[in-house]
Amino acid sequence: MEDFIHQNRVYYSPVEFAMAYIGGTWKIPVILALSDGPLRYGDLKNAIPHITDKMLNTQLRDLEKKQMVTRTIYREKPPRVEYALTERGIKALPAISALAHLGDVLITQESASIKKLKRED
Amino acid sequence: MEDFIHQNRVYYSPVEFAMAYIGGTWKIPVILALSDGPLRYGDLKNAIPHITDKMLNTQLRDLEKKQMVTRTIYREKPPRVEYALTERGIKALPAISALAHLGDVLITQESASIKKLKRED
DNA sequence: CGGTATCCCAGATGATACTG
DNA sequence: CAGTATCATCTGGGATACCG
Repeated sequence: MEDFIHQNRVYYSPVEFAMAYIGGTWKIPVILALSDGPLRYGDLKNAIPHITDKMLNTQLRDLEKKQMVTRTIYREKPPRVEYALTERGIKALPAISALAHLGDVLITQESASIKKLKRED
Repeated sequence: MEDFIHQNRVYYSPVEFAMAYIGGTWKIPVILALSDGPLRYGDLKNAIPHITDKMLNTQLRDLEKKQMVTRTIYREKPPRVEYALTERGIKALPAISALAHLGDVLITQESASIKKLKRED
């Protein structure tokens, strides 16, 4: 495996490169929330528990730059802003599913030491 | 999706839980290096470019605690320490492959703005 | 050979408040 | 409704040195 540089950052492997696109606490929840179709900012925020405006904005801008998500403004009254997955974003879904499956397996194996929480919405 | 707690940490999704097992810069390179069979510390270090002793140690201890990797001491002359994937570690390989595939796709798409590096070993 | 122990920083994330 | 701005904090990982 060769090292490579993209936008001033060094990567050591394809996995590391993939993680730049879907890594971090919030990118995957955002992508999953959009996997059933476009959503408005407010709906997105409601769909993702715990996320703050700052993190939602940061991640949406970042996902736009990475061409995983599009932002479309509809000039209505009141105006509407919709976010949707790009084809590239859709291509990330299988990897995310594989991670979710692994997570489920691990959760099952560790179930004895996991405590479930009621969410306070 | 319900929140849950494991070893004093809150998780919001199975994906996040999976990332606790294979996330970070070095866990995946370590797991991949062991995917063809057990290796000694020194071989592992040679197999993973750029990794420092500190990070290799930290990650190996962590992977042991998470039961992804076993550490076996052979009392020979000189003594030998071997690391190997557990069954749980092997179960992580498909998710890692999916990420590697996604990374390859993204690298191809971005190839115009990627500069390959010769590695200075 | 196969590790440990400190110290430290940058960047990711959180809290809180404000805006057109 | 759809964001921005500011400040505080937390943590992964690097540098460096030492140990049985």
